[in-house]
Amino acid sequence: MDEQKIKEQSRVGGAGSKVDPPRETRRRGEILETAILQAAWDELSDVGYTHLTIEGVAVRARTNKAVVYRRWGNKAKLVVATLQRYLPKPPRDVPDTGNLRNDMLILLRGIAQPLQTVGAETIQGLMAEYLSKDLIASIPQIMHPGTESKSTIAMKTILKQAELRGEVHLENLNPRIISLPIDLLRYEILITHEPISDRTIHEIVDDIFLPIVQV
Amino acid sequence: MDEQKIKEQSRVGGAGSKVDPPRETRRRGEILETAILQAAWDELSDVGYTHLTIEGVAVRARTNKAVVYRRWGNKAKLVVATLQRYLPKPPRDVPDTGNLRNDMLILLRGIAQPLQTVGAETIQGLMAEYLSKDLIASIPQIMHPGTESKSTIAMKTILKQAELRGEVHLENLNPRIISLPIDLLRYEILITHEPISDRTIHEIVDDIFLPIVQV
DNA sequence: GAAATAAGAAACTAATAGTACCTTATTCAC
DNA sequence: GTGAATAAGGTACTATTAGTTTCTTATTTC
Repeated sequence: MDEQKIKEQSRVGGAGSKVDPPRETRRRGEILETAILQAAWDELSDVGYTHLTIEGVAVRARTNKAVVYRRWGNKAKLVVATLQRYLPKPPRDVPDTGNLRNDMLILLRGIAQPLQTVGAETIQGLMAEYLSKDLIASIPQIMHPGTESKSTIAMKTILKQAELRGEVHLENLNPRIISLPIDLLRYEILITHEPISDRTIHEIVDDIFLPIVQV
Repeated sequence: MDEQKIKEQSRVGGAGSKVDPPRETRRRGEILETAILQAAWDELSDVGYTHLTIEGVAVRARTNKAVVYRRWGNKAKLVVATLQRYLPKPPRDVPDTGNLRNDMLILLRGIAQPLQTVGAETIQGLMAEYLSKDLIASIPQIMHPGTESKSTIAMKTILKQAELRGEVHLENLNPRIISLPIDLLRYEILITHEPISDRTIHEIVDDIFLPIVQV
């Protein structure tokens, strides 16, 4: 695979398996940037965060390291930008089925999906490289607690709806309980390295969350 | 600091700030191994997991890379061995104060302490490098769920004691609830990068765990 | 005391990060 | 349209670190 990359690099035309079709014009600005991020996204799914290199991304985007470094100073920043652009967003609208349990299940499935798409390896890689949480916090889908994420707002909305129906009493719910289900999802992703099963989501809702909030 | 290290390396005698006093005899076996692990432990607390290098450890132990590599094939394995030897163990005996809440607080403080000593950076570094959980699972203090850890056993013991006193009913407690407090501690360490406050431990016990188990 | 073992020492390859420099295509201002 | 500014292409370079290899020599073992 290394040999192939080098071949691609030195060759002017000719379509490889992982690269764009031959080009004549010189890309720049937004177009080039998109090509690089696309290449990074592909590379991420091909080789994973650990084995992703700037050089590899550059070659795949049919450009060179210097161009990438001009935009993103290191791997972590490049990957964050890539995730910001390509990671699927959780569903925009908050579930409202008239039943807290259903709403919770739907919400958590929606939150779990992007987390799984990124995968534990990438999250851990980013966390290990970027202890200054700011950067990783800029990816809404895998955001840290502390700030008010869309997910947290959705949780609160669902709970308020449930309160109106008399399903729960909110006055004694502190922030830790609100974020508990999402925290457990994140923990599950980080630790198990396996897809979050629907069974896990059910357990979080039925065995942990509902018993707490339903007084 | 780099210059200093190189000086230490080339110098035959003379005590640096971070190295053993001058030696005459050639160490080997257990003694040398201990010296290397000690050096790795010191290096870990000095420069952190990310910036720890095999070379750095070797120099600090007044030996050389090859000797280290003969024993541990890479950084992760060396650090795991170091933690196995030097990381403080949680208290051996299970609290039994006659009160579930007290027991829980004591137990969780004991579990949190070694986790904090390792620190998020090291745990994340190990997790990022060692996706084959087996290795990290071999450090009891930061062990993953799935296997029956000493902490889990302690939790169960405490709960059984509480059941005998009539404080809780155990029949409807699944494993996820048992491991919940410890999972939350681990999550907290990984995410916040800050020492676990006693307030956090109180919240885990009072706002989350007790409401679930006390029917 | 000889043979086996493992440490000490240093040199070496390979991968990657990140930088520097120069050439050339493209854009933009006039 | 022309010329200056900008940014991409391309390449070579330094520095760091991982991990290996090889040889010498101290120490243990039998």
